[in-house]
Amino acid sequence: MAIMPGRSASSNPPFGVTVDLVLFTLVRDRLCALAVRRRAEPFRSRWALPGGFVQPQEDLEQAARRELREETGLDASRVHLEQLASYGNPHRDPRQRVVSVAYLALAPGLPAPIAGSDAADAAWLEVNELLHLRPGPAFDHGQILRDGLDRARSKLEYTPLATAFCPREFTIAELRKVYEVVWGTELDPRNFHRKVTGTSGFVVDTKKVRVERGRPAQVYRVGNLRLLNPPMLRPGLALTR
Amino acid sequence: MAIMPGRSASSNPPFGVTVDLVLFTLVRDRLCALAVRRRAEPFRSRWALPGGFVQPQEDLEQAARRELREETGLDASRVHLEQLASYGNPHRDPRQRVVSVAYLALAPGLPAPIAGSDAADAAWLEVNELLHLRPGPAFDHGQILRDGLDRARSKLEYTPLATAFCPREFTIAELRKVYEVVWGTELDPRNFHRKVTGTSGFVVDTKKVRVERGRPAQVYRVGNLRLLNPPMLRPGLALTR
DNA sequence: CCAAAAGTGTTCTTACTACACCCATGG
DNA sequence: CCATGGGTGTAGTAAGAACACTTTTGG
Repeated sequence: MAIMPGRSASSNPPFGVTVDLVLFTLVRDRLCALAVRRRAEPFRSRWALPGGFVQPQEDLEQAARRELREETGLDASRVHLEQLASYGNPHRDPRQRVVSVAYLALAPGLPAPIAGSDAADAAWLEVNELLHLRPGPAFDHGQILRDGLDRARSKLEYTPLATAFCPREFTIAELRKVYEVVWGTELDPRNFHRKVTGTSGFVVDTKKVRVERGRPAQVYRVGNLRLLNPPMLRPGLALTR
Repeated sequence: MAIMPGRSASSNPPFGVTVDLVLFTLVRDRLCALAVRRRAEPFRSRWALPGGFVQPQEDLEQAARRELREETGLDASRVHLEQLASYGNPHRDPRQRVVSVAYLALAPGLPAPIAGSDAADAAWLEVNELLHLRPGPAFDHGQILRDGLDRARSKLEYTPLATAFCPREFTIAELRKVYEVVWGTELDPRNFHRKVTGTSGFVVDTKKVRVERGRPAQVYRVGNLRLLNPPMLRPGLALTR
């Protein structure tokens, strides 16, 4: 940050700074995002991403975790949280100049829907519905949601992030379902199984089995691997050649 | 952004918002970043990234482009610019609460070093030197620089971003040098050549040749491909298996 | 001629795809 | 017994690694 001589930092225009959350989870095999219905103008009664102002002594990530707690009552420790991007169009909020730092959060399917929210009308909405709503989401939240979706989709390729959608113990088929739902593709169960179990550190066998229909499935926990190399390949992505 | 009833947006604490630039270029086959020497407290006489406050009517990217022009006099059109991340630790600037939105910028090797800077003492410093300076860069600019380096390194893998370091026309060997310098590795010239020319849309042949030492080299321009698939593989990255 | 850099051919190996096949349970 | 999903084997293929070899210039 270059400070120009004779121009003090405090002479510069004040901005509001907020955090917004793109919080994804799987509800009955659908990719859903947490949305809150606005009770005030502007964009009254439209859906928006949960979020709020950063407090004076708060780090950005702290603010995101606080909003997460406030809006969901979730134990934040089981939630993956990473910074997504910042949005600062001068007219994105018609009231005042606001820069929003968006965070991407991923949580396992919740048993209860939502608790303790201070924005009463909150719901898990299917991402595709939320993106195609007319009228669309408040502010630039449609764009933020799209960016979050893109980020999540691509990080499934080269990190074990899909496990963030799973409970602490899961089967390979559950993990595969995450990939299929987030990517919107079908994957070969046999090759997927081989790829996941053959990538050492991706998942670790708990020695337990789970019986539902058909042959009982091995139960796994997430391993300590941080980067998938070689990555999971997303089918039908003919962006090149 | 959830607006809480009875709590107006304007009652929230004002933040300063800045943009900081991680501007990379190659100078004599070294990866260098633009740094400015601070003339004021805090961190007086320490190196910092170029940047400054976002103006009231400015978009974040506009602000980054303006800073780029002001600090380098560069024609911004030949410069790749993308948002990197935001930094908002409450104590990162001891004077006031400042959130900085960092941008990653990549430019071809400049003929002249720098022009028109309003922060007089600016220089291209080798990235590794800048990262290992004692005392280190001002504010959290060491971290921002590292994050920019990581981003640049990984984007070389799956995008044609390396061409942003090259002049409009370049040879395959020049492009390879970019990869080698940014990644800090050596690449097999023969396999690299095959990979680049065999990925349709990565580069396009200008039908010109350039003679230096040895056999004349074909001259290329950047193609219209946006994503490298399959990606360039960075050697020696045994993070897995 | 030689040095140097550009570019091609070929072999080996890795890892993905597709799909046949077997396994272990409930009904 | 069958249906259902879990899991293994294997052949074919795409693409990277390594490196021998050829090409085209300057000195």
